Amino acid sequence: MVDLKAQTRYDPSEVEPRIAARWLQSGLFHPDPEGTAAENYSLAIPPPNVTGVLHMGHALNNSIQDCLARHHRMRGQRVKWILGTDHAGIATQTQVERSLVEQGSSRVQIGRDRFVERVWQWREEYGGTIVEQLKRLGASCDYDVERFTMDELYAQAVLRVFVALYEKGYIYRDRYMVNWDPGSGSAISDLEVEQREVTDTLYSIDYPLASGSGAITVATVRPETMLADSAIAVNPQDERYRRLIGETAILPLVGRKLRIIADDYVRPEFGTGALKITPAHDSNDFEIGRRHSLAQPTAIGEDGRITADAPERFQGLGIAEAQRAVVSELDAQGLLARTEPYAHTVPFSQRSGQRIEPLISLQWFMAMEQLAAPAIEAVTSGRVRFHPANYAKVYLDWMHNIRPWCISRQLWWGHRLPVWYRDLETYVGIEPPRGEGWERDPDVLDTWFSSALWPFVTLGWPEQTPELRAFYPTDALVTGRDIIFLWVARMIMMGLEFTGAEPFSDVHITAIIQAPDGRRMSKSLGTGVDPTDLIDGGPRPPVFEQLDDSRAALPGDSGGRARGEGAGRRAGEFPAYGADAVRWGLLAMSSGQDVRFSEDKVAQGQQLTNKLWNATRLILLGVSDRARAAVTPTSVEDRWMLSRLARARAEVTSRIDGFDFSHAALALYDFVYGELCDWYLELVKPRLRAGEPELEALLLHVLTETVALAHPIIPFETEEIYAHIPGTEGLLAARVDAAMAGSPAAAIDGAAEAAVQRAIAAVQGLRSWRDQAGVRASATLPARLDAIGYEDTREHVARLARLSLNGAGDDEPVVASVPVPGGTVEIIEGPELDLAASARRRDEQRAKLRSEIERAERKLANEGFVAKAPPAVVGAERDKLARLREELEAL
RNA sequence: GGGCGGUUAGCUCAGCUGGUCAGAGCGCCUGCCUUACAAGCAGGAGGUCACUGGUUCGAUCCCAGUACCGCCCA
Repeated sequence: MVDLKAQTRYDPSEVEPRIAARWLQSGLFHPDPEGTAAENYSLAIPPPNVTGVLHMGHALNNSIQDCLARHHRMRGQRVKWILGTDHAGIATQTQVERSLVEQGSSRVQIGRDRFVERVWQWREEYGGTIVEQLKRLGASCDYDVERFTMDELYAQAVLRVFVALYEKGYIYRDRYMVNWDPGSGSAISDLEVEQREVTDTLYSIDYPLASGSGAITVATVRPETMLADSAIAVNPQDERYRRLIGETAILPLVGRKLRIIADDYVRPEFGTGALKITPAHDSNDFEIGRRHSLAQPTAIGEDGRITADAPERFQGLGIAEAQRAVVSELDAQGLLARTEPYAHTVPFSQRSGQRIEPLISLQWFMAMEQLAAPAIEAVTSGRVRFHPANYAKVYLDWMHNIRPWCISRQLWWGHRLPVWYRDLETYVGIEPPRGEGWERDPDVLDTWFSSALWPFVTLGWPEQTPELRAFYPTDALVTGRDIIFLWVARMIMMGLEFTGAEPFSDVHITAIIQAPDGRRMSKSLGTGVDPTDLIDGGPRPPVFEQLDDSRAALPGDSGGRARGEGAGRRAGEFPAYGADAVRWGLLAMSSGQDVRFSEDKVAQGQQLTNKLWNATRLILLGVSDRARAAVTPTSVEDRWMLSRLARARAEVTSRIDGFDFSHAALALYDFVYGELCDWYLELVKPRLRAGEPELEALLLHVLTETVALAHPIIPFETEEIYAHIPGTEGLLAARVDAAMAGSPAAAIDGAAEAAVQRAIAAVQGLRSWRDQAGVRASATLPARLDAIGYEDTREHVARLARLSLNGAGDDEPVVASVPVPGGTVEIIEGPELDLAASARRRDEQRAKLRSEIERAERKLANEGFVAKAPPAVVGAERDKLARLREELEAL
């Protein structure tokens, strides 16, 4: 254990590994599967990518989940935090492919079986990283049971779900427009596509009319797709083209006849008002094509090259080459009416970053509407609640407009479809089909398909395991808003379909931690911060050096002061803040829905841990070894402290229960700093030195309760402190505190709170006055306390404001009068007083009081106010006026 | 095009069922090495609460509009 006496600063690097080891050895995080899910508390971690590393989003998200887990554990609930990782199909496959290419090999070269082997090896090598990082963060997951979405049992469950949905008719195969990602060589779902604005060239092309009487001009940014045109569409209301509807045009370069059709989709103001329709290569055209039963000739294949459907001279060309060839031929034939730059949004793959190629492709889809209905009801009925609540609307909007989900991926890493083909037959089943000649579908399932089953498959479903009974449904799901559709919605649908229960009752959507530029942290832009670099110390990305103007500014011309850089901060390096500071900082900064990363908040967390450490030193080094008395408050400040502690506990508890973690963190800080350390410990110092047994017992009680309260937020340090407190045993993390759940009302002592609050205000007023009056900080001034309400706090005020209240008779001359609540303090003499400054301050205070009095008078003179405002408000205003007048009088 | 969120001190952010709510941390200024903590303590300066209207006895808070900023869905 740490030597409290020698260690004047809290050193997380020494404490955290030791404490983490104790927790892991204790078995505390691995609950027995007993009791019911209703009694127990469980969370399923959003499974991070198996080969990923911890980023800031994970750090925040897991700090929150751990706060919840520890909070509920300390309330006596059996807590299970389900741990595991996701196989992350595209991401992992891409990573492994890249390493193969670096070694001069490739996926295709080694073949599917060996490639999948390589991925498993890769997972062996790197899969443990993120779990180890979670331990560093203090996350109290059940490390004894780590799941993986490609585990054998998990894979069986996935197949079972696929087959069940197929047999229900929800899963089907279809030729449909999909988002083809040339980068990963696979179809991807709508949700993995993002729209980006780009500037393309808009080509206006003349399509000659079959009648020979002129041409119709269409506008397109993708002239190469004209090779697959099957119609021209105009708006039926468009006077310019009305007479042409039903006519025929000739497709240049190809010679095919195109019908001119009418469709409301066409916007007359766009381009020329006439649209070429290419059903196979544009999703809107695909819909129009279906409406008008158009043919779907293709021009671009899945390899990104011109297909055999196109004229021979174009076949095999890449898209860009094809575009150049088409444009130059059109130009040569005089059919290119004009070109102009055109800014518009086009789809890109979030996976590979490449531009999406819309293609008609034979894929597996899942119909979602029937699954969505009960999932919608789960939220509208309030059985599943979102925090913050407005995300329910986001969820519901998407669910109401839900579309079929393309679930097949042309990858090798993932759950292979349990589908076999033989000629025109299709077999779907968990077991391979009997008989000869069956060929298994090479595709795998979208990763999110298996993730959607996470909350129950990790507990053993479809078997009715004890774990499933004890921990399913889970309680809360904590994730980012970018995952609401990808995961949250699908988990609710799948959970309801296969278990009949919502997989969780509360969904907490966390803030997104941004870089200083207000955008998401990005590794490639160098704006990402590695949480472990904050914990252990590490490189600070340059963008965080100029975190704000204040830090960048030089520390003024007050030379010789080694401040300005921020204490302990070296340029280019994060100091080792420790996991507790990072956790506190992340929670504290995560108020809104977007928040810029603030190193200052982490530093504030560090301050808190250091403060708490030193408060511990003061108390533990000050108490004697004698037997403890009962916890009995013997003074007004004791009663005040117990009352404030009860309030703090109620506040922090209700904030955590309300998923308001930033306020929980701040409330903890305010209590430890603003009440325990700034005032209570200062107030009792003389008594501590005197060695009062009752005080010692009370201090130990307050310290114990404080670390218990703080533990869900800063678990490492509080666990360490707990071990030092005489009379405690076992782990703080395992401590069950009935008072945590209790009502604070009984412990509130209004009288003590008022008395101490008054004393604090008096001390602050006196200190302020002293400073203004130029009184030396160390000087003790003879004074007379001429005020009511200080019966129990007179000595405290005197000591903390450095006054000597004894020995001053009523007849001695007063050199200054300082207002305090309930009266004044008369300063008898002060050789070094700057009376002018003192008087100036008094004048300022008078002026301020007068203006406040005036405001209150004006308010009370307002008939509307007196007549319409609630009596309590009017009464309060009257009291305030009276008090202000008294204060002015005292001056 | 539809929707959501934001605009409060130099910086990052709280506060908003309307009435001591104008706050915190950092930064800045001043003074203190006061035997828990100088990564500290004490004191202080600093804000037309984006703008314009409206509702109200009373608006940072509610409503409408405007201007920027960010995100989501088409």
